[in-house]
Amino acid sequence: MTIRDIARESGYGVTTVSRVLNGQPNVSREARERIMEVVRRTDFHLNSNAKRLKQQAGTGIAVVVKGSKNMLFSAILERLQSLLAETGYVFMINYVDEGADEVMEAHRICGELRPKGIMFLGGNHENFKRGFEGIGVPCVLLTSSAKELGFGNLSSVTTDDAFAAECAIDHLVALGHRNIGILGGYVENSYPAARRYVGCVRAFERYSIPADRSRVVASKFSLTDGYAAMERLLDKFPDITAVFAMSDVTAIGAIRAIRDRGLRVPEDISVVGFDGIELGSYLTPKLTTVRQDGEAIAERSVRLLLDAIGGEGSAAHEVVPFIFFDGESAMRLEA
Amino acid sequence: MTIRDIARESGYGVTTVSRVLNGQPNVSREARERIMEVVRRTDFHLNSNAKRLKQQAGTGIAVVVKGSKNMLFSAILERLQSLLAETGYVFMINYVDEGADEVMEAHRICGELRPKGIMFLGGNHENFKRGFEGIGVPCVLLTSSAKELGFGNLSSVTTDDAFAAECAIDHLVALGHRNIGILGGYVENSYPAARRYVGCVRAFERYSIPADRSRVVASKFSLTDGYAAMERLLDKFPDITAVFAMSDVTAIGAIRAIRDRGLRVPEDISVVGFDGIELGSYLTPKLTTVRQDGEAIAERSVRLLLDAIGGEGSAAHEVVPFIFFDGESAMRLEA
DNA sequence: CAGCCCGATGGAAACGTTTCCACCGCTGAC
DNA sequence: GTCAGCGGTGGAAACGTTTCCATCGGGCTG
Repeated sequence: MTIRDIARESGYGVTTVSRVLNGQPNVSREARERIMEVVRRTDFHLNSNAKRLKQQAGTGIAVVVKGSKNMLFSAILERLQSLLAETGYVFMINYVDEGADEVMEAHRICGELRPKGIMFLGGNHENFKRGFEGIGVPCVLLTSSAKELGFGNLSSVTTDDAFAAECAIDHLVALGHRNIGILGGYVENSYPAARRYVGCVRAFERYSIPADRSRVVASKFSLTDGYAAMERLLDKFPDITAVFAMSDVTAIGAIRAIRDRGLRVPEDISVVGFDGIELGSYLTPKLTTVRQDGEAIAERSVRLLLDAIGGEGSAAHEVVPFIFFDGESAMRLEA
Repeated sequence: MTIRDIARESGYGVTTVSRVLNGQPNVSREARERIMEVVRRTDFHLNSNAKRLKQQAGTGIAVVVKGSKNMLFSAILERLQSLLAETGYVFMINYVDEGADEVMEAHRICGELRPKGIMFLGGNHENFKRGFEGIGVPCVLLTSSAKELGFGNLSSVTTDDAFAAECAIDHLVALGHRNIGILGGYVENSYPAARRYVGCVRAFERYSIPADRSRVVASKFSLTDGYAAMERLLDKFPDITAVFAMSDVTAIGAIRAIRDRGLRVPEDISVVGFDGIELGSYLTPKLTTVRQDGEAIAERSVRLLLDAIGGEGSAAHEVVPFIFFDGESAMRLEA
């Protein structure tokens, strides 16, 4: 079954059939109806390989995901998929290992799959700094800021991480805490983590709390790493009364570690997370956190990428709002 | 840059270049080397669209996911992606809405993307029963049993749900509970839920506990639905002392609902979940659950699908082992 | 009425592979 | 000495679209 069969069957030429099937103008109503009738009757579908070959491009958008355990990422991915499906793109997810170079991987994907655009969800600072040379397709970064990277031709969408982190610290200080540990991402390698740390420092300065870098323990955004990082933090600083974890899963891991030492949350140690995953409010105590708007991040990044693919608009960095969620995992410090 | 350019540049014909690039035999070592040199120098890649067009098939595997909130699904998907990437397939995820018909969707995907095979993760009983007629590509079901569906040409991989559920009930009864509620999936529409219910009934019979169908409350596998279902269950049966939730997220939602009524877990009500997500052991109390082996499910289903694509082996149904995880969310009933 | 534009249509040339078939030396068997 | 067989090679025809260009009426405008 090819477009030629449909043409013969319907008594029109292939050109007209192609136009009908692609919803293009300059086709009479009669032609449209007669052709569609045949198409339906034979359950015909355009061969997308031929289509893509001719059009010199995949109809796909590749998404390169690094660090997928994150529940925020699941929400973003799901929204991305439905948005792209609506616009007719094929959505291809590629998870890369924590150790791998996601930009190299993107190059490989480009050669092989010829996507029309690439989205990066998560990823590493250093890898981004190298690598975008000659990638040839529009890219958008979903958690790193292209502006900071200094690439003019890259778009990006992030939460206002610094401000959001500042709010988290504000909250803890307002509750009387001054002895605050931080469970970070790899601040050296990860833009979101770096930005969040900037916000922490900004808050500390306002309250004249010394920003002690050794109170930041690096941790991947996972349950196990959150647990391990919290243990290290407690070993080094048994006197802390509060912790800011740079992701909710880290926070959940940390809470387990705190409890496994016989301490209570929030009575002995207050915890604030980051991300605002749905699960947070099902925990006991409900997780105090800063909610990132995954849906908005997905929506804006799709718009940016589609614009870039269409050649409209230049590279842009967009910042989506966040919401502070006041749960029960942080409480006023007893006098 | 096309294969013809490489041919001209290297002094060989396109046929030979094609053979080299596809690792086929009957090429002299000299030709191979000279051609590869040119390929590397020009950073040439075969155009996969042309390749697919000619070969009449996509190199892709489509995965149709229904009910993605599930953390078990994330683990399975990630493993699937890495396994398929290793074997050179393109991995395409399609999330479908809870209300949609996933088999119809699969038909659409087939027409459009021409995948070499399709995997169904989650999905609905009724939709499966209709629909597989004429789909034309090998399919494997990751949570439903093809045997029960009665399709000879369909493969599937599941946990031994009935036995696993039986273990969960056994555990509760062993702790002294006889007044047990069940937070199910839609037992009428979902094979896993139906099988798990079968296991429950089997256990009840062994202990001469009447299997009261009204003690099963239907619920999607999500936090919010688990919460709502638990509320309904408590409204109807304030006297229950234990609950078996057919997924961990349901269980987590249920625990929240129990606590919001001022009751305690496990002192007032014991809870057993199902799935064994990593998160479970980070909760307080640690979730008692039955762990499904997502990695094994992914691995076996990939093998089944690849065999089917390769024409080897006939349709099969595989059952992977499970592990009962004894947490703290279920306790002995006080006399 | 001439000239034009416009909507509707079709023919045929691409797009970049794979693959069928043919060709060419050469070796070894008869 | 002929001929089959084989490793190495290339030409050219597909694969099923899209799209450029041409054609053809017919309704305007002037």
